[in-house]
This record gives sequence, structure tokens and C-alpha cells, in this order.
Amino acid sequence: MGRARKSSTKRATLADVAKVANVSAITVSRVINQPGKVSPELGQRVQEAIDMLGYIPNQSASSLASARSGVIGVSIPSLSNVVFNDVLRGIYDVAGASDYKVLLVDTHYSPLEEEKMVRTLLSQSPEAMIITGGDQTRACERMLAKAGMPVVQIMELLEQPLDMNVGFSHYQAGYDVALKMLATGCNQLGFVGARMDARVQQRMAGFVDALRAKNKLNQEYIVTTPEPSSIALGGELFRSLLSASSGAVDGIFCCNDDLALGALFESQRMNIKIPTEMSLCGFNDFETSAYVNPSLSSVHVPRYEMGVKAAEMIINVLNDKGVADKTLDIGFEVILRQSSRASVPPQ
Amino acid sequence: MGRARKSSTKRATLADVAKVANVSAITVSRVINQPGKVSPELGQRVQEAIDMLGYIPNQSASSLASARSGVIGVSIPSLSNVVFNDVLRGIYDVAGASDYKVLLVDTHYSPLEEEKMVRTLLSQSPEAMIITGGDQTRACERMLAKAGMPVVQIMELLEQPLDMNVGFSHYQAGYDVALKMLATGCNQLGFVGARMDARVQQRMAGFVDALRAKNKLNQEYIVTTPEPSSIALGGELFRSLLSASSGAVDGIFCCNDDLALGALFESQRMNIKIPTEMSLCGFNDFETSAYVNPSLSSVHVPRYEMGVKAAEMIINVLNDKGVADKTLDIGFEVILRQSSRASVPPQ
DNA sequence: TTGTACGCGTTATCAA
DNA sequence: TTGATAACGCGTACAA
Repeated sequence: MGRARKSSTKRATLADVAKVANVSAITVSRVINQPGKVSPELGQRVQEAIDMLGYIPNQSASSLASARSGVIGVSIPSLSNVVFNDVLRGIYDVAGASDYKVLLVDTHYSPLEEEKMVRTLLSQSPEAMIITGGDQTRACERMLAKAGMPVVQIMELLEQPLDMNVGFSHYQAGYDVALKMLATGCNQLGFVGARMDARVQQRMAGFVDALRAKNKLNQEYIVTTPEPSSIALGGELFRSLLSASSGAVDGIFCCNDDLALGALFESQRMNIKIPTEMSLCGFNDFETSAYVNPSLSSVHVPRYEMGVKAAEMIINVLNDKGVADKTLDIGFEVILRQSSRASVPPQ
Repeated sequence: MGRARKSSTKRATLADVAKVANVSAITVSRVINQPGKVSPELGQRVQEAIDMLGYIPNQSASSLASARSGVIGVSIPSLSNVVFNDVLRGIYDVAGASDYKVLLVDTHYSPLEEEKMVRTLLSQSPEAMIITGGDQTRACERMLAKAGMPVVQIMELLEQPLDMNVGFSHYQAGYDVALKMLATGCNQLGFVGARMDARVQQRMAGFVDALRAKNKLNQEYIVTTPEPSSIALGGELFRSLLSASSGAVDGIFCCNDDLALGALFESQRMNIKIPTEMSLCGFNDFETSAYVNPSLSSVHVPRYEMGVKAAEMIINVLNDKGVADKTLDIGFEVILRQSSRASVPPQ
């Protein structure tokens, strides 16, 4: 409405700065993007004009003109799941160090929502994408392929990655847990899983296959629910499994530490002795797991490193440095603690 | 290098779609943004062309031309601190429902880094900003003011908000905790704090002032460190405080649940009885706190709601609906559990 | 080292 | 209802 007044009316542009500094717009652009190519005197003058006007570059215009957005798109299935915090931190640390912005979306574990979110991300013209897992819709895969940008799929190892891949074998982890629990004297092993996304299913498959191989599989000891994990749910599922097995189960692999902690706390309330009457193993190795009493066995995953590696792969590709391997197995480690029998193996 | 081939070469544009559908570019734009203003036949034809080409709008061009980016900038001090997860979830839920994208940055609890990050955010031409707390640099405040967009400061109640504000009084929370702990029979209260950002300092100030008012303040029972919080650190600080007070302390307020859980686990290992020999109270009310044995007293904060409200305020302002109050006190609740004496008040 | 001309892909404005 | 034209703010290519 009213007349234009002072500076606060509209955002300053390159042209405004140029006018004040009495140079051309492109020179201002250079001062910002290639300071070495401008003479010190001019650079100084321009910088003063920039400060005076409080000039902030318009990234939309820059992206449009240069086809470089400086954005990395990241898609994760859940903002509440703490597991992704560490991964994100790794991504942000590396991306930020190279002046890349991160655009983050949450798919709520839904491939359809992921497809929509990926479309949203692509409309921002990111230079690369980091997405979770391999459960994309066909349409989503097509979009990604068409976009022709570096893509890293994280969290799990995939048979056929779209492009690059950083993760570990959830199947193998589940398998190893079963063997370790058997080795520590468990005889009637059960499984408790929630949400049951692709990775949890892999963990379960590995666990089940190992038990089957050892002739220790009892399907009634496998309890799952599509509900999201929580400590409260862990307690409930623990009770379910106990009653389903008439108390025969002497060891439980919980698909994550939330459930496992819930089971542990519930067992304490039920006066079930850990680990003598019941062994427990979780997944993800939260800090709590190492400090709770009794401490909780779990599968440690280098999440921060996973984020770092994924981002580094991308930065390298964007800088034309290429990557040694398109797929990186970041590994895992089964850590036995007091919730397992014989947590210290004999010498 | 090689010849252009097929579709995968370059991203389709509005003009490409227009050509295929045999209409003008602006018509395609309308099909996308104002479907009602285009005849059904044309709309159909255009939609087919869009699908055939896999057209995805270029948001940079759209932002530039329309001065609407559809982006909300969000700045938080830490990606690893679980506290912000719930807030973010609230923000993302509301923003997503209104088709806004969220650009998230992490300031690592540094006002200087925040200033840099806010500049980055502003360069993306967001339509509004959500930032944490009130510790901005002068330069940061100036940028924000100049940008002239809705800004919500979250997490704490501020004396002089830049614009809008959603939070609660950390000072009052600390004060209330002290009174409640005294009321449950604690006589020698201590405080354990880490990181010591503005909000933690407020909690401490409230706690200390309450003790002083009751003539119960002993400065030697106040233990702080700039280190980031962790469960491990909670155990260490617990021991520090015990030795600093020669074991006299009979109740501790930890500035967050990480520290409090660490203290609780450590006390178990030291065979100190909770709550008879030692009362414990944390802050933030993690799910773990309600289920650990003994359950941990804490201060519950409606974090998700805080994110929701902040985002709603912004959406309302952007839609010219205005907001009733620029400042919203979201409140808190001190929850006494088994780690406090007399956790159930007498009838 | 500095500047000119043009185009990036979209939308606002106005006209048909 | 549809379209032509001119911005939006910046960087590339080229020229001086």
C-alpha cells in the first residue's frame, strides 16, 4: 500500500548492491562466489555495499541461472525414531562442511508418501538424494532414475541399489543374534517385533532361519505387530510372548532397543530374573542399553558413520572424484551384556 | 558429451509439456496451480502430457516468479537432542498438511553458527521462520527483522520476542521442582546440569531461587558442566555431587532426563536406595522415565504440541488469518514418580 | 580484471 | 477460458 520507504521494504538484489558500489551486477556476483577474481579495492567496496544493504543472495535465482541448488534431498521414514538422529547428524555434518543445504522429508514408513515426498524434493532441484531402504514405488524409482542425480540408499544393504548404497545386512544381524543367544545357553528363543518394516522383517528372517537351521524354531514364539515401537509396547509384547509360550521362552530377541527396554522393565516388575530366567537382546544399541541395570545386550550399528559415508559418497560424486565402491557395508556388532548369560566368554 | 537421447537427457519444462499438449505454457501452469480455471478437456490433455513427460515443476523458477517459496525455515540447536524430535514432528505434520516444505538447520548451540544458518535459510526465501530460544546475535536479529516475515521463537518464553513466541517458563519449572522436592521431604537438595544453554540456566535459576527463598541453598550442591548431556555424564556428575557434599545430599534435580537416568542407574550400582536415601528428578519426561524401575520423576513438556502450535501460528499468519496472541505459554507439568518420596500425595 | 547480453523456468498482468 | 508478454534475480558466455 503506502509508498516504498527505506530499506525494509524489499529485499536487496545484486543490482541494488551493484548500484551502491558503482560496479556491475556480475562483479558483485563474483565478489560472493569467486572473490579471487576481483581486485581487492573493488572487492572491499562491494563488500561494504553488501553489508550496508544487508544483501542476502536469492538462492532461487541462483539455482535457476546456474543449475546448482546446493541442496541435498534426504528422505527418512520417521522423525520420531531416534535411530535416524545419528544418521542425520552425520549427513548434516558432512553436507554443511561442503556448504550444502539439506532438505529433509519424513515418509511415515509409507512408500506412497515417499513417492510424494520425493517428488517434492525433486521440485527443489536437489543435486543429490539420500533415501532410506529399498521399498520405493515403481513411480518413485522412475522419477529418481529420470532425475539422473546421485542417489544413496541407506540403512540396509540392497540386492539392486538404484545407485549407491550404504548399510548393513539386517538379515545377517538377526542370524548372528540367534547364534549368539543359543551359544550363551538359551534353549527356547522367541522374537518380538513391531512396525515390521522391511529392515525389521530382515532381522526376523535371519533370526528365524538361524533357529530353523538349529532345529530350535517354534513359530508360536514369534510375536509381531504393525504398531510403532515404544517402551510401553515392549512390555505388552513381552507379556504376550510369555503367555503364548506358557512361560517356556528363556530368551527373546526384540527388534529394537525400545521394545527390549520395555521387556526388561516389565520383567523386573514381574520379578523375572534377567538373565538367569530370561535372556534379552535388543537392536540399535541406545546409550540407555549400556547403562541400564542389568545392562542390555544389543546390536550396535555405526549410524553416524553411515550418515557420514553416505554424504561423503555424494560430495565425492558431485565433485567428480567418483567413488571407489558404489556399495558400502558399514557392518554391525552384536554386543552381549548382562541381559545375556555368560556375557563374558570363557578364556 | 554424447548426443542428446530420449527423455532422460534433461528435465522437462512447462514449455515441453505445453508443446506436447498443444497449449500455452501458462495453461499448463494453471492446470497445476488452479485446476478450476481450466476446461476439463484441456486439463485432461495437459495432465496426460505431464504424466508422459514425467514433468516435475521447478520450484526455483516458481519461487522467483511468484515470490512464494512454500518453505518454512527451522533452526534448532541440536539434531542429536531427542527433545527436538517431537517438536519437529509437530512442525512437519502441520507444515506438510498445508504443503509447506521445511528447511531444517542445526546451530550446534552456537549463536554465531545460528547467524550463519539463518543467513543460509533466508537465502532460500522462506516465507516464515521458526527458531529456538532468544539468544540470537544482533546481526541475526537484524536479518530477521529486515526479512519482514513471520518468526516464531520456540522452546522458552521470552521477555521480548522478535515476533511470535511459543514456549514455557523454564525458570518457573525449576522453581516448582524445588518446592515439590522439598514438600516430599528432601532436606539437602542439589542440582546437576550439563551444556548449560539459556534454558538450562533458567531451570537452574528457578531451582536455586526457590531453595534460597526457603533457606535451603547450598552452593556446593550445584554442579554444572558445559559438556553435552549423556547418560554416562549423568552418572559421573552424580558421583561428583555425592563427593562434593560428602554424601549429605538427599535429593537431586537433574537438568534433563539423560542426566537423571544416568544418576539413577549409577545410584543402583552404588547401592544407594531410591527414593529413601536419594530423591531424583529429571526434565523432559522421556518415555523411559515412566517405565524405568524405580520410575523417574520429571517435568513433562508438551513438545509435539509446541511444534504444532508454532507451525499453526505461522500458517495462520501466512493465510492472513492472524493470530489471537503472539505469545503462547504451552505450560509444563512436574510429575512425581517412584524416584520421589511420597509420590502419591495423601488423600 | 570488468562488463554486456542473454537465458534459466515460472508466474503476474493484461488482452483476446 | 486461453494466450502473449514481460518480469523475477542471478550466472554463463563472451567481449572488452
